Amino acid sequence: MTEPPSRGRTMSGNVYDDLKERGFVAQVSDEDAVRRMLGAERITFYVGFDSTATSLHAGSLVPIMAMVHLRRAGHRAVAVVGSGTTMVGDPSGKTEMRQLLDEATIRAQGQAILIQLSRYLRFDGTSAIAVDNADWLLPLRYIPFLRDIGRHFSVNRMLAAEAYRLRLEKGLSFIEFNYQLLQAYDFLTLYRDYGCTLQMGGDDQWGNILAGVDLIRRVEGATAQALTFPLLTTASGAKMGKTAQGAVWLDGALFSPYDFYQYWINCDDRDVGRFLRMFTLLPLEEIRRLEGLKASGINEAKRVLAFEATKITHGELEAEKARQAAAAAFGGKAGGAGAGTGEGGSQAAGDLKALPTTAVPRSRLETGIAPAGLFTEVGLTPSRKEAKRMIEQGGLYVNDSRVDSVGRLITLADLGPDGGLLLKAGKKKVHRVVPAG
RNA sequence: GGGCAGGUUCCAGAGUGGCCAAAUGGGACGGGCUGUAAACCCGUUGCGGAAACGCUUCGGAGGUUCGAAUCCUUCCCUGCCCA
Repeated sequence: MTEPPSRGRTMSGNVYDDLKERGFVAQVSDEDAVRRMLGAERITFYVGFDSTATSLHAGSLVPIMAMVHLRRAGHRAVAVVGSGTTMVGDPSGKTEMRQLLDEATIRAQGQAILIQLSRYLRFDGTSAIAVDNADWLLPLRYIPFLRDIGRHFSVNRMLAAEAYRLRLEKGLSFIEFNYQLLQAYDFLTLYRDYGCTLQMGGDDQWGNILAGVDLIRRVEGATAQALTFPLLTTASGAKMGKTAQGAVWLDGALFSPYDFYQYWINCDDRDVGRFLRMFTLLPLEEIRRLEGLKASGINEAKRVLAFEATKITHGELEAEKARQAAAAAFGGKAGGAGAGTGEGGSQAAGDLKALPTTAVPRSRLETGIAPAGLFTEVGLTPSRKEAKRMIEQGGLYVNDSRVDSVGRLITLADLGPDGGLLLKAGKKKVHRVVPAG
């Protein structure tokens, strides 16, 4: 999304209050001070992102949206991609050491993440800056680093920290034990280079961030602040941004806009309000109205959530396509007959053509295709075996009629009035197949 | 470096020569009920096969045996205790 021009304050006055009202604040080092600086000055803040994959996932939208809010309030954002720290690996909140990746991979992933972040923040070098901590961490020399930075860290205190407790049970290698020093050094570096005085991050980063605040105080005699976001879990207890199939990637190539839209639609009722506050930019009054909806009306709130969230990450066009695809697939009464054109799209309109689609040679349909094979081929089922199992359990559908036999071949005769096949696995996974050639 | 305990299917965790594709629990998935929700009930949960049945799994590599996740050798990894 493109970022609106920076202006002074927000509608409600102080961005800090906005953040808090929207549920972004878990812990703050000095609430009054942070509130004051966010309300009065133009500050520089930073958030770090691990280079552990080529894409961020839905969980990262928490820091991203927080950054967007601060940017809109006129503050300067520094997005740090942590290729340097990723080479070390953060033990915080993890049961086991993550696998070490090689430098080239990590740096490439870091670059991909920066590109991704530029969809939410315009890195013009002034209002938003993008950096990679590998640039200053990799050239560090060990002994000087130990003497200048290491001496400020108390092993006693580190060991007492909650973040390490679990790992002291399970095992903690020295490399990971160093992570905190590096992150603290990042904060110090950004303070020196950009006057950065606030670091934000997930609540599991609290200890790391405070270590940075501490370091800045010790070596620069300056005051910096920490703010953490709550670690979101869904109402059912799962980690935010994960599905059974894997992460909800922000990269449309890894996780389609349609699936992204569906992810929000399928969220737990109890999460809708929270998610609207955090993952959309809708005014709070509107959110409160949506939250007030009851029973099936909640689906309207979910549609708004899904549309807005998808718009922010994938753009309005993709969001609209996803909306129409969903309407076509789940509209029910609205129309099995794939309806309209696709463009304009009035509110209720659905468009089957916007669904994820696979083309298969017409000749194969003439011969007939075994359902287990076709469903697996388009990715609705992980294996033929599983597809057969689902057929036995009545879980596969072609054009909304149940596939009743493993042996019933799918042929041209099954093509719907729109000229395609609507495959469903379970009630929610949908894929369209069209003949080609 | 020494001593001990371990590495099992998505996770936890049984199994200790054949009855093991591997107990049990969780998760996940499908069905029912619904609102594309939650809760609840039923079912499924390595791959291929319509089925019969076959194939590949129990840290890696070898070996013993008619037959191994289970025994032996060796290597890698982890935790605990000692240095």
